[in-house]
Amino acid sequence: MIDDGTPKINKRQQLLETAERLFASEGYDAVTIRDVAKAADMNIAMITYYFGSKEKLFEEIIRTRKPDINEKLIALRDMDITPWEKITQTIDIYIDKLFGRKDFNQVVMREMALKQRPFHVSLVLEMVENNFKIIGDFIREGEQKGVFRYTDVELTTLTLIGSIFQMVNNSSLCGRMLKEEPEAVFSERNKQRLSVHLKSMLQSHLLIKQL
Amino acid sequence: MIDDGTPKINKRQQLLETAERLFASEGYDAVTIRDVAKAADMNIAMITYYFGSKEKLFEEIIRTRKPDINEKLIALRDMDITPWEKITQTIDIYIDKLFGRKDFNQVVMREMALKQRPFHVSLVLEMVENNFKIIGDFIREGEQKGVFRYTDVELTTLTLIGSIFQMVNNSSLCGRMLKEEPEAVFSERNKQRLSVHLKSMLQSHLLIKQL
DNA sequence: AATTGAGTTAAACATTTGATTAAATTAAAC
DNA sequence: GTTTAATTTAATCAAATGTTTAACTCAATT
Repeated sequence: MIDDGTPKINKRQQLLETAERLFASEGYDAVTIRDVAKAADMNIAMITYYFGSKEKLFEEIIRTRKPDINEKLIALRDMDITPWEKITQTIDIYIDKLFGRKDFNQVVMREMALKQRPFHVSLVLEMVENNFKIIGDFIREGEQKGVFRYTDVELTTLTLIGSIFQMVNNSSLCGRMLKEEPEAVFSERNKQRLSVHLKSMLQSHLLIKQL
Repeated sequence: MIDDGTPKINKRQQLLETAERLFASEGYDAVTIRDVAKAADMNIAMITYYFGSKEKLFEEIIRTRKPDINEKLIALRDMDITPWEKITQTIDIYIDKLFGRKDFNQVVMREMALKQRPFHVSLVLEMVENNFKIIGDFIREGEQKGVFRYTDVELTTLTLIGSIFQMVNNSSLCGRMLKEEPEAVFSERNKQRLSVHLKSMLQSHLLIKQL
């Protein structure tokens, strides 16, 4: 047996990772199972063998890679901290989760934008919608406690998440804007920079100045 | 000759519009030229006849539909108005152009996010990047004139445009957030609502209060 | 009336695609 | 060591896809 450095422990896992990466960079429809197999240095039939079909491979990627933002937000909701602290932590949770699984999120965001979505993508869409509702509740809590200005809650949420989505999803455009290599967009430095920016902006937008 | 209400003046134009709509809702790769031909009630060969290929049809959509945001921004740059007025007008220009050509922009945004882009998509990407630079200059002008706070210029631009992109690109998610039908997302009322929100948020973020 | 040429059609072509098969190889169990 | 099951391979299949072809229509021109 030839040991070429890449232990063959888990060909299934290799396929998942390769497919995720290719789907992210070229789009689900543009990637053939032959592309995936070739990039993973395996036979095409391995995909059918492990997953059944291309579609089920995609489904498996979503099932296993879906970030657990929802649980984090629910935990946050029940914590005894100020509404503003909930917002800042929400920002960090989103940045961390979306940057941490950037390939996956690029794939899902692209598929979410399509009209007729496969069932499993609809599930993610529902989760995202649910998360947005929770964030909206954070803002409303601040309004009711008299520490937040009254704003357009839904659109404030949209702006908050949309900025992060945009940076993850269109990294080549952002890379050019930030004068960095496309891959450097996802550096710790830029995660920090985005976090600081969003907190600063939402602070001016939401927080009522203490006189 | 049968006059069925749809004058056959311009089958070429019909193909362009049908293709744009289908590409927007299902994605370029997922749409076959048979789909386009069928939806436009024509023969497949008409696509080759008028455009040469599926790729060139796509190219033609971009060439003819590309919104002229760039010219508007350059005109704005040379106007004798305050930096804040430039920002508010920029917001309205973007909302108007992106909402006005939503199908087109959904297509282009999706293709822009891919790694290896066809040449004509790269051109759009460059135009977008150039527009972002101009908006950044508006903000810097405000900083230098002492009317804007010092902020993260690039990320402020990203947030501004990212919010609009997000609303156009993920209209089904936004529709559910705003409790409207997906198509109603693009109503005049919501354009207005987004405009008000962005101006309000950027005002708190950028403008130094007059004492 | 005959000719021309753009517009249009149905049929076919060569590839590509997702999926399958049956054999071969490897690993595990006994 | 033999048997058994899991993994991997090469070859093949039917359907789908972008493109081409050759014939046909029909209005405008001569």
